[in-house]
Amino acid sequence: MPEGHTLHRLAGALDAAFGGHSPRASSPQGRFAEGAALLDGRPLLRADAWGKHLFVDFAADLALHVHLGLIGTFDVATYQPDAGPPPPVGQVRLRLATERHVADLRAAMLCRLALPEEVAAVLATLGPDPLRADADPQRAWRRIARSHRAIADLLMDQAVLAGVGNVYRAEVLFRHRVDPHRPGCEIRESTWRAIWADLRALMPIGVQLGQIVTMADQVQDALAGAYDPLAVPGQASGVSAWRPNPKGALERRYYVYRRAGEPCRQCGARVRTQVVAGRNLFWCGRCQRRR
DNA sequence: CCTCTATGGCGAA
DNA sequence: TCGCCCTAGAGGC
Repeated sequence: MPEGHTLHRLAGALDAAFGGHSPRASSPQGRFAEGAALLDGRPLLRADAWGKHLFVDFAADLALHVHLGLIGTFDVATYQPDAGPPPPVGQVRLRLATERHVADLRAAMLCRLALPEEVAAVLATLGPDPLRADADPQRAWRRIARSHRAIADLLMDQAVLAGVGNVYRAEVLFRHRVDPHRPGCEIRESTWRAIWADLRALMPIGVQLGQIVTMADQVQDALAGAYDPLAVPGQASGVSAWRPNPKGALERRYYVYRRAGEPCRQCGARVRTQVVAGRNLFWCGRCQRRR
């Protein structure tokens, strides 16, 4: 779930549900009891995402800093006030709740309170985020162009580019026919510009639909509005919009990601895989050469 | 029911 | 390099 699109979608959800309110905060699991006590009843100003980091700004310069890691979840739900809030399920480290909405954080890699200077220190470590309007792709390009590291490594490095993870990395390299092992210094600037523009187009679709979409036909359908992000059965409209699409509503289909050994959809060659820095890389050795 | 894997990244060893 | 966070979905039996 959690590449940059998940965090931006989550920020929008938290904003819609709690922005301008003063939610109760608690730690049913207990591990964040102290932090929850400090947030309890405090006005929540806004939620925002930078790459894979989530920041929820509360009154008096206190921010909640969350990083979901690989298995973390932060569910936001609407409930009927007369029914009462749903009981926490599993290891809920933090619960935010109003009379209408409840958000449960589980299994996050990081959950802490941060002062403005601490937030700034985190942001200073991040490269440009394609999901942020003011992002400067040249900052990433300067690092890529002078690096001998493989482009597949560089795209995953949050200090180079913030928000891209293992799926977008593999898929965007395939979409541009770039050999993932090619050193950054051998990537043409025009290729980088095309990759950046592509991420700028693809990632907002992920935010809107709560699902990574990279295949041309699905991208086209998504841009045409064929998939309604509000069409979630059993959920009220409005702030429920961030919830993932129901299973099967949008087929999960990729060019190369997790398709090791299967035929390339473009040329039929076997999709290859290799563990690089502890992560599984996928690519087509025939389609993705040179460049 | 069970086991396995994962869209991340930190800190200990 | 490994454990961890301890979720969530897929697949086997």
